[in-house]
Amino acid sequence: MITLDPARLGQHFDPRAAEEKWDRRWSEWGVHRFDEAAAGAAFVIDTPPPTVSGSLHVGHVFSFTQTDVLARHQRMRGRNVFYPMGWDDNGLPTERRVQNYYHVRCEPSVAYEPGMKVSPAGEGAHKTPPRRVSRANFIELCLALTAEDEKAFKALWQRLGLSVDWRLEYSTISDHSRRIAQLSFIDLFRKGHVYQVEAPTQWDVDFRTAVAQAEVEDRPQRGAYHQLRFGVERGGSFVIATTRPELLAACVAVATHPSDERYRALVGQRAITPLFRVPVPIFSSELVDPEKGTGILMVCTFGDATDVTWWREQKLPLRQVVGRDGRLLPVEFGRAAFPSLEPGPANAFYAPLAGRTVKEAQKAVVELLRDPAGAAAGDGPPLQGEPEPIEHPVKFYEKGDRPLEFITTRQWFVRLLDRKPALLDAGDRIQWHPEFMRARYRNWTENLQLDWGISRQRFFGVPFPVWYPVMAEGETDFTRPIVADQASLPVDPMTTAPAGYDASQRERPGGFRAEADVFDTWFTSSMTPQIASGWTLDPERHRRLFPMDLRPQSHEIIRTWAFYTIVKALLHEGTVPWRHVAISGWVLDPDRKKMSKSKGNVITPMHLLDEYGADAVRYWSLSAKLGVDTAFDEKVLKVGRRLSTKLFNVSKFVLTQSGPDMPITRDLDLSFLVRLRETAEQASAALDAFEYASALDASERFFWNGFTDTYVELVKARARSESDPEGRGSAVAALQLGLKVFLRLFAPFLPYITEEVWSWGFAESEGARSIHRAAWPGAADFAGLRPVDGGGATFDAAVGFLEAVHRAKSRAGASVGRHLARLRVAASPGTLRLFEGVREDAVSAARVEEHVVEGRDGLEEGAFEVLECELAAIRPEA
RNA sequence: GGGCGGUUAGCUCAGCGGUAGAGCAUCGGUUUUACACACCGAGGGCCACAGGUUCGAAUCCUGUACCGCCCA
Repeated sequence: MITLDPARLGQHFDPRAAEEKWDRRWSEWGVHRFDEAAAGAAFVIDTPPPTVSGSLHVGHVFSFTQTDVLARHQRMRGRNVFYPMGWDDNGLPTERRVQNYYHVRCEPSVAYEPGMKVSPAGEGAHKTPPRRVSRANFIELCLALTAEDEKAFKALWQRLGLSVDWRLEYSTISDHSRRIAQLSFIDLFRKGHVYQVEAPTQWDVDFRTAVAQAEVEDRPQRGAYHQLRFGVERGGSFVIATTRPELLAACVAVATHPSDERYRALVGQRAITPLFRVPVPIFSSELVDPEKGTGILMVCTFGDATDVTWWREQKLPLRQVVGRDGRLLPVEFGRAAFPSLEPGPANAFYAPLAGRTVKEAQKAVVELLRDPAGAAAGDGPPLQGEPEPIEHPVKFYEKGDRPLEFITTRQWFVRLLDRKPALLDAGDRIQWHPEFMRARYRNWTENLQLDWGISRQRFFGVPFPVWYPVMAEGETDFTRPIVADQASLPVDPMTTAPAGYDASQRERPGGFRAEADVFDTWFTSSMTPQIASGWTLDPERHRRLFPMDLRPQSHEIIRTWAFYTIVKALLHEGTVPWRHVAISGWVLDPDRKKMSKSKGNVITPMHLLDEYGADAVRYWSLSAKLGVDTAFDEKVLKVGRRLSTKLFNVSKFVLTQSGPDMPITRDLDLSFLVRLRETAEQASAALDAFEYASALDASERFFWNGFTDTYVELVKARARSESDPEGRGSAVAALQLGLKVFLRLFAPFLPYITEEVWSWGFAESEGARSIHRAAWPGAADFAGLRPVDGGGATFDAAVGFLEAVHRAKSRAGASVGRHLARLRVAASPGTLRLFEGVREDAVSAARVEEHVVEGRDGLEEGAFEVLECELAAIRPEA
């Protein structure tokens, strides 16, 4: 039995001080450490590495806390928990942040400047052109800034009490991660899962890089249908509608629907384009929508994905007019790919377009099309009427600002389209929480249209471990890529020569040329399980940790992070990467809008931690179910703080009681413990199913309704009895057992307050210095207790009696503490029978002097009805 | 257009076949030596709508309407 001196305990709980103290001790004691040597069952978590791009918001706190509660619960269950933390620092978000923060641009042709100093750009700095820095200097800046951002994240995680094993920290740009990513590439290369091809690829003209299907999003944009009159070679004309007249020079064909009577006669003939007078074939295709525009359209290389399909199917020529920078390329009509019936005028029309951006070119070409001289059919201007404004979806890179273009470039791909059945099957072998999130994965996988383009023409990323031979004329031989030796990884082909060559042969005929591209960041982040497990580097450890138990993440990256990670595990080892995926919802602003920097409605977490304490912030995060988007509500933080305070206060009360060491023998105590045991079972079952919110709800509900407001009050008098040592001993023992169970039920949710209270006495008495390594409440806590007649219903009867008396006192306007001189109550005969065993405690807690109970059928079990009561006179204090 | 969620008290959300719940807010009461950062009590809901299944539906089925997300 623990008996504390009340004077030793503080008046209030100070979250700030407790957080600092326990963070330090947990770290000293290694409470959250994974035991690499232990043989027992591990619980392995594949933690999401947050993108360290400077901004922290409550959404981070929300989802990471939801993972932490599962980790803490498993640890208390005796599992050896593997809980690493990574930082996703490589990739475009970081590049963009560095560009803005320092106002620089990477320019690979600039020479490296050792020890370069760059200061953060001030307010007006962005009016001047950005400073050009070398690739190596740019990467140094990226590393320096992410290191700073990672510090801020780590501080937040520690403050929140995430039970991460910080020895397992990693970042996706580290040597280790680069090695794993390059190994992944080499393995896929050897197995024939990757290929490179020169093909039309979705291209962001600002970032000047290819992007994958998963990174593309539709945005509604204003555009206009332009109606252009085309000529027909053998005479006549027709009008096509297009939203992209600036691509007229790239027109390679005209298409119409096979069942469209209007244009049937044209199919098989050749059309003549206006301005440039290029003869192009007219064909029919089911893919044409006869309802759209004029029902006949021009096919360009390339206006959209359908153009790419037609280009392939119809074996059309390539006329690329949009360059990698989004400006129209110089083109000469009458030569090679750009035939024209009248090259002279065609080149004159094109001259003002070359070098213009797509947007500028559109304006310019529309003006040209108003000129009758450009007509292909010789009957007035090619532009028919005025452009008709419309709103239509346009594809953007999700992080980009201008529409994507299809540009023909050489890119590396991972073959996916022929693996759909296996990928769908993998998704079915994983348990999704909540279950309906599985549909997101299925939906995405089923609708996949393209293989995974993995090369990016960027700088701060993991390079391809690849070179190409340089042929006699200085041309690159892409057909014979030279792949790095595994032993040499990580390798930067830009600075290292491949095996069998020396550095002097770089860029020389007969020598080699480095692949300049880096991997899509997802190519690396899809390896987080393998990065953490040490895939190929430590096969034994990898076997222990992989596949992992749990992948927590949010729903908008199912198509990227979850999907690609499943792809990799399947292609590398023919397995799933984890058994469970837990999908957290979003935090919405109080108006249920998504938080975003651009809307300015982002809520940051630090001031909330300062004001309410980490336990309260965690409580808010943990009262939301997995997968459910939740509006931010500060009221919930207050509830969390209240729960912490209550725990502190009731613990003070329980642990300052004293009595003889006695077994728990009284019906009230035993029946309370029955209900508590049921609560613990409910919470355990819920946590096993990752339904932490339901566990918290069950524990909290009984803590409040069954413990602090009821059991504690019912047992108070006996716990201080001078005349009933057995009853007193039983009461104090049950109070302490109850508290000990509640503390552990709350420990994963509220790690600080529970640890604080645990340290007052249980740490010593239970032989577990940290509650977070103590055993989760279970059968052992309740072993050896005598079964009580009626079980929990006996406790309910005591509570029912107390409530009835409270109601009566409240109606009489009396305080709860007011004595009743006389009371007559009714309850069902069953309830009365159970009540006998707790009668004395209940009557004394209710402060009733004389009472009569009557049996009456028809009353609800456990309920009492007050028939008569008489308040006692208020006696002056003795 | 396809898929997936949601719609329950003024607000934020549980419940998902057996008499409508919590917290906050509102109103009234109370200092009972753990806690006034507390406690006691009260009011407040056709569970979006319309059909159906069932002895019984907030809960299952069908449809409709809004809101949101994912994908075309």
